[in-house]
Amino acid sequence: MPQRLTREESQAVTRGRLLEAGSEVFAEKGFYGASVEEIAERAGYTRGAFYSNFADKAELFLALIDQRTEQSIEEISAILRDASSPEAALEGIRRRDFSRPLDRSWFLLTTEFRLYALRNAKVRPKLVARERQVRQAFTRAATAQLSALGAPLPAPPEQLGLIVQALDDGLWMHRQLDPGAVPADLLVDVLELLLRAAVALADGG
Amino acid sequence: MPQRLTREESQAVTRGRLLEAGSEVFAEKGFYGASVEEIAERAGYTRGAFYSNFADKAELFLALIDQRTEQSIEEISAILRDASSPEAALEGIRRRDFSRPLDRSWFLLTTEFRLYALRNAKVRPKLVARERQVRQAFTRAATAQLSALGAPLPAPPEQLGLIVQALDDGLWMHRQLDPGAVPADLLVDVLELLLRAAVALADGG
DNA sequence: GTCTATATAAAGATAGAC
DNA sequence: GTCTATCTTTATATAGAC
Repeated sequence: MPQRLTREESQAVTRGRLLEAGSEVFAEKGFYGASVEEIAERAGYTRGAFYSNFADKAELFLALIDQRTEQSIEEISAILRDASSPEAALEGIRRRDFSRPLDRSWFLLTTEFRLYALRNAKVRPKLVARERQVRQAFTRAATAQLSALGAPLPAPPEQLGLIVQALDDGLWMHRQLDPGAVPADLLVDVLELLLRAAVALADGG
Repeated sequence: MPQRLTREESQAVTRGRLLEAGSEVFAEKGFYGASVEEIAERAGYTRGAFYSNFADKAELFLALIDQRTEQSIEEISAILRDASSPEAALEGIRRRDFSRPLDRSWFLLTTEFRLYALRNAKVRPKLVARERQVRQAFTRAATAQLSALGAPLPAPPEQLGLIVQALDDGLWMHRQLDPGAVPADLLVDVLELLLRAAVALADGG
């Protein structure tokens, strides 16, 4: 038997449901196309409940951005933290990529966030800060792998992270548009190839 | 002295201006955020003129997608046809996709198209066909470069093109979000590095 | 072919009941 | 804290004047 919820807990549930519904509707319709009413309805409430939890539509959208990016960073960090070897880290990324491409609405939502940020000067710095954190996570992963293999860095560290990030995002998008053209774990294959190449470069030069 | 326009020509001008204005407003506000009134106004007309040229907002958007995809497929084909060397082909593609003068709004519109296509089954094949053309161009350039260097292909040819395309798109996006983090010619640097790596791999393995 | 005027609908947001 | 009722604004789309 579940214990009776306090008012705070009850509101947290409402807030969570609204966030979940918001991520769905934003993914389907985009920021402008999504209406507060549809979000509230899908969460099982009315607009009144929505406005007692969020100042407006943009605030819920921003809350989703935070949630979503924190999650990404945490995933990458966890993979790095738990991996006992470079191979294990790559394997962790491979698993992550396998589970992710199925999530079409996740991609739509992410892309929608980015467009929104590009169009809103107040929001952009927040998203950029998050993207940089993700980039740093990739940078740490790349440099750790290279040094574990005893290979020198073939480029400035931040650029290595950026390259992995860009490749990850680009492959993700093309996989959404044309699934047959993009094997789910192509990113990991490329990363493995790059690592081998870095070693070969170091030996050769 | 320009000759007097026929009614058809005059309407074609109106239509052209509406399309141009539409591409701007869609880039700025997205599909849902763009209003028919703003598009018409920016073109120098009223909503009345809009509705005598297009059935509704979606029709203008679809016309824009048709226009742009046809145009860009033709451009890519021309680059492939005219390029005197693989290097020239790659350079042509890179210039075209990465260094547009109206980089920002072109990126926004492109992304808006992609989102729209992902949400609309009828439009998607058109865009996918265009993406495949670009990919093919990258593939040809990559394989030609590698064979010119006497290096074996480190992956299936289509995957090489896809990797370049994804990297290009990913860097393009991150450059929009965080210009200072992405040197303008990073893509070329990376491709050069990859080529050297492929040679090193061939020698080493 | 384009404009002005207007009908109709939908969305954002607030106030007050419970 | 959530719902119902309501105000206000904004958008789509049409009809008729010129």
